[in-house]
This record gives sequence, C-alpha cells and structure tokens, in this order.
Amino acid sequence: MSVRRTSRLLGVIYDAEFAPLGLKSTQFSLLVALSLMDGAGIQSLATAMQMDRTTLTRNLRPLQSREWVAVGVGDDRRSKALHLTPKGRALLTSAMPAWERAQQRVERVLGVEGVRQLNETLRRLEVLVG
Amino acid sequence: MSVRRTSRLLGVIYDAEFAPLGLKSTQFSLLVALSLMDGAGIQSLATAMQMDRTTLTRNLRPLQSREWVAVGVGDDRRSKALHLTPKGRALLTSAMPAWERAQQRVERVLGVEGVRQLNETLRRLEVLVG
DNA sequence: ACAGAAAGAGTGTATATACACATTATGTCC
DNA sequence: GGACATAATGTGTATATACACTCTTTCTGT
Repeated sequence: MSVRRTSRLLGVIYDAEFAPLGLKSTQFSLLVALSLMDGAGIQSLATAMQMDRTTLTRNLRPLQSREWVAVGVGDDRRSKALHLTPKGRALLTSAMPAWERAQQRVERVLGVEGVRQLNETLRRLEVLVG
Repeated sequence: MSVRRTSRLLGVIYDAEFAPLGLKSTQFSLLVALSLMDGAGIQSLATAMQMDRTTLTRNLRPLQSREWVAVGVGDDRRSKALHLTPKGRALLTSAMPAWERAQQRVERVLGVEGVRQLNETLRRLEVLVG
C-alpha cells in the first residue's frame, strides 16, 4: 500500500506545478506519449502506456473537450487516429518547465541513484504482471 | 509517472489474490487500518492513512453496504465512530493468506533488499509532501 | 448566555481506473 | 462470396481520488 500512497503523494507534487495550466499529471503524461506517437490508435497507445484501453478512452475525453487532442478515423475504419492539436502542442511546451520543477524536487530528495533504483524496481514488477 | 504505473501494477497483483473474496486492495488496507483503530472517526483515520477525508467517506460506502464496517455516532455528535463488524473481522482474517501470497510474489521478484529499498524510497518521498 | 469561530462530516462535480458486455469493421476459410 | 472468427472501440457499472462548498455541532471570548 505504500506505493499506492506514494503515487497519490507524487500526484500532488506534480499537480501543484501543473495546476496553473489547468493540467493534471496524468493528462501531461498522455500528451507526452501522444507527441511521440502521433496518429496512433487507442489500443497501441494504451499498450505503450501500459494502461487499460477503456481507461484511455475515457481519459481522452477531457483532452478532447479542451481541444488539446483531435480524434480522427484511421485507415482501418475501426480504429481512431489520435493527434495533438496545435493548441495541445503549445500547452505541452508551456508545461515543460512545470514538469522540470517537479522532477527536480523529486530528484533532490531521492538522488539520481534513487530514481534509477525506482525505475529498476518498476521494470521487475512489469515482468511479474506481464 | 513510474510510481503511478508501479502503483497500478501492484494493484493488479494484489487484486488478483483478493478477487475470490470480492475484496480490493484499497479496501483491504482500509480494513487493516480500522482493525488497528477501532472506534476512530473519519478525519483521524484519513490522517493516519494519509488520504483525503472525502475520499475516505466515499470508500467506506461499499464496505458499509457489504456490512464489513459499521458507522455509529461518536461521543461528540459531529463525529462518527467506525467499527469493523464481526463479518468484517472474519473477512479480514480470511484475506490474510491472499495478502501473504501477493506479498511473496512481489518479494520473489524484488528480493528482500529490493522491497527494503522501495520502502526507503517511499519514506523519502513522504517527507517531500508531508 | 450568546455571537462567531472552529471542528467534524457530507455533497456536487470532475477525473482516473478497470471489468464485462456490446458494436462495428476487417480478415479468413471453405 | 458468404459464415464466422478476430480486431478496434465504445458503454454500463463500480470503485478511487480530491477540490470547493455546505451543514451541523461544539467551543470560546466577552
């Protein structure tokens, strides 16, 4: 349960930096992923982010209504083609400093080695779940 | 975001063990806390678990409807007195082996040292927020 | 004793998460 | 080329999370 609690606490740290932009940490990570996978469908993006497909569908909604993300029809008409809008790209750019600040707050406490260990732990757990 | 993903992954691991009991990992941790703080009010339990008061209020609902937790009026009539029911206590007992199994699955992957490091990392992050 | 501050808790609203089931488009096998 | 499997998504439902606002009860200063 410690991890769960920590997840909540970290959410607070990042959200505090993002709040002035009307952005949440989960939304930020989604926008980052999208900037790296422009045109991707829902399933492939969900897989890349290791989150449930239906969760992603719903997380996209606030991003659509704020016009940060555009959802088109894919070549395969079953699928969607997700794109950052210019507005979304601009927001992401302006959010980077906030992200940096939060990141540095965490790194100052854990140290570079601590962050590395955390990621190593995460990788091992991923094996466990598949 | 690593911590957030780790939190989700661990949730999956524990929930898989608890599922046959109709129990979720968040609910388990709430029942454990309550077994240690019988008669506590909402604010004090929320503080102990480092979660938002209003979140706790709502997390109690499914536990009440399943009759695992009873909510009475406190001496101070503004406050509530939270208690595990006999049914809740029995469930908690029967859930312990499932918790052990999940715990061991994690330990087998991370090692005792890995688990120690993870807890150390989490402790440091708490300082950052708390 | 009474007015106002403060404490304990609930509700409205919005987001995040995921399982089971439904829908629609595509591919495959005779 | 049509029946059937499969793939990409969406929806219904339930839980988890938290901020802003409200309500009720208790305390406190005079």
